[in-house]
Amino acid sequence: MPVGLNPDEHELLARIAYRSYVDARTQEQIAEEFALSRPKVGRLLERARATGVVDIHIDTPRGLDLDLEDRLAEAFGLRHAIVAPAAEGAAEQRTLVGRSAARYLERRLTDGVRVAVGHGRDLAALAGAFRGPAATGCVFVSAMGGSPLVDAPTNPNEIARALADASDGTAHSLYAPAYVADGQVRDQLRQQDAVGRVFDLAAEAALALVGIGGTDDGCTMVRSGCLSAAEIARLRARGAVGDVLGTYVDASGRAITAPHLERVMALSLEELRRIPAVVAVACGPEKPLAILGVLRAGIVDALVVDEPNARAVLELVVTDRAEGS
Amino acid sequence: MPVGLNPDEHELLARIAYRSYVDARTQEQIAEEFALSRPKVGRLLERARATGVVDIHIDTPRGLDLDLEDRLAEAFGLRHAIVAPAAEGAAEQRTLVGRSAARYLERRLTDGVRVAVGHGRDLAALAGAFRGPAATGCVFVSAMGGSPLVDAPTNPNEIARALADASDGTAHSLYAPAYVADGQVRDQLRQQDAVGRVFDLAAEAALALVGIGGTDDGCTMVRSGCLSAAEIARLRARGAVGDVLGTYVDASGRAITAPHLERVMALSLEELRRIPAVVAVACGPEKPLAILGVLRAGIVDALVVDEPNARAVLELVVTDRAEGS
DNA sequence: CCGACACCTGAGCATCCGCTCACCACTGAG
DNA sequence: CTCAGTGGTGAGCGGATGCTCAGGTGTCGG
Repeated sequence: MPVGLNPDEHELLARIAYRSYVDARTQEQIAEEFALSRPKVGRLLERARATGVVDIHIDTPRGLDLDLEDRLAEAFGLRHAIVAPAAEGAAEQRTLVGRSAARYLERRLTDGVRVAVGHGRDLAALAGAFRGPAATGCVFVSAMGGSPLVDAPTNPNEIARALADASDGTAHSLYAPAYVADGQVRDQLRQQDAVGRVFDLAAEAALALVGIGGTDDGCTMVRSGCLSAAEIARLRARGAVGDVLGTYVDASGRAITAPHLERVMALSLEELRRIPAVVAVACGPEKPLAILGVLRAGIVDALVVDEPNARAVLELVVTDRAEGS
Repeated sequence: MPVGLNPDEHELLARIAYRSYVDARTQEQIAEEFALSRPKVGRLLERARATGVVDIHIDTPRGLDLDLEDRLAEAFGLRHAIVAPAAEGAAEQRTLVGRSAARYLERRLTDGVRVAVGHGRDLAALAGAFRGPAATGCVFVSAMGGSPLVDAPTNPNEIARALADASDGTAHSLYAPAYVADGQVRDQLRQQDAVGRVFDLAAEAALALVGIGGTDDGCTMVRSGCLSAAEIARLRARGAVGDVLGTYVDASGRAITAPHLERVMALSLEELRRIPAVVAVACGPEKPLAILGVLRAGIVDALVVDEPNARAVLELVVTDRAEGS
């Protein structure tokens, strides 16, 4: 199997590797046995690994592609990238992503951490799969208003509540709609003590948990009635590819300011950027561009996605680069 | 593949193993990434190895069985056991054993080491495959007399000469026959300066190189005319299974003293025992019992054999033990 | 034949790793 | 409910490992 190695060398490498890996001898002992210097044994072992005489195989659970995760993390400077295995149906896919995200969040939480919580079906899936982590006393705060038009479990309040219940923590609900008529109403609302205080709590969270929304007509923002089909179309026309907490970005990660932005009742991109760690969750076939845009906005610290999206996003980066920036 | 492991645990082990083995991260870095303590990561890695999540495979050259070598070394308390791959014909087998022995000796020699040299076709094969080792100034001394009846290359003098030439060392020949008429002649010869000095040199060697002879009618001692067919038959009747430098042993490793012993012009078993390291080489289908006996004599430090002999000898130990000793 | 270059080698050192040992949470029996 | 037993956890330490660097050796071109 190993090429470019003469038989004697191959044999020596195999012998030394055997002592090291099978018999668990120290390099010093091996050096003694083969009448070599200790560093020499170290180099031979390194060489055995490099030439494939020693083959280390990791039995990865079915569907888990760690290399893909690394490339994703590398491409966007993420601290963590979690890729959930591909699944057949949309619902199954969301379940898998939710589960992966839940496991990740459980590992990541430490005692008393405050978490700002966004909305969407992907976060709802996370909450559904969330089991008690080792950490206790975590505080989950809505980072966005709610909407009565969609399934309750996808609203931030419900998600925060579910997370708090599962982890023996506390939840802070935001009693405000996600979208209001105009900027003036929003500002008034935010001045309300019950609303403003929750926003302040969210803005100072140590961790934010957000979904990544698309700009198709079936996206959460439209389904929840925050935006009309005409409004989302206008956003698309302005280059919007996706949103985080109601703030839309274009494919290069720049926020689209006009004119809906002031009506959103949620943490802004700038507030999000000040939160030390932002965990984004996304899945679904309509999301690649949205994920690309949000990742390029540079606010995301960790990403949980399904495998098709992961591949698609990396593909987009490559084609983008090929076209020149 | 790994059993008794729940999926989440499997995934975690795979992730950690990937970081450790593929990305070559330190346990500290991994601990940081997964929010675990450093020792915990170490234990998980150990667990990953134990459960087979991490599978380390060593690509051994075809025919090399390192486990067999270990069992052989273990069974007889050898410092080294080298097993050459099995081959079809007797000549091919001897070539392979000779090559393995040569490589081994090359590694083992250090500058200026004095080596006592025996006789036989196996050692001749070693000499034929011997290339210059790193060591220089080695001294090769015949530890046994010669015989004009067999191929010259199997005599100690020739072997010592070949080894010396190939390694830029010196050879000391023993100008005496391997077998003489009776003990009196032997003693007289050993008192000759030219003979006695070489014996003394050999007896104080740091390393001895010997073949293991059988007790069949075609063994080297008979072929070389040292013993007649009748004599070897008498030795067999006394329990002899093999010889080292003309000294025969039985299956439990005891030397057969009567009556040929005093006629041998070679280092005795006791002299051999005083040499710090004795390397024995053996091959051929008639040898298993001979090897067993010689190994049990407790003089051998390192053994080079063909694979069939290695297996046969281990088999003999097992059956012996089963029958009770 | 000689000099320059590259490669390999082994010493020394900072870091990393595995082991031991208290300590703690959980469990099951009294 | 209490308490001994058990399994797991992280601190601390000594040995093991990987890295850097100076020195030496082989090789190739001049």
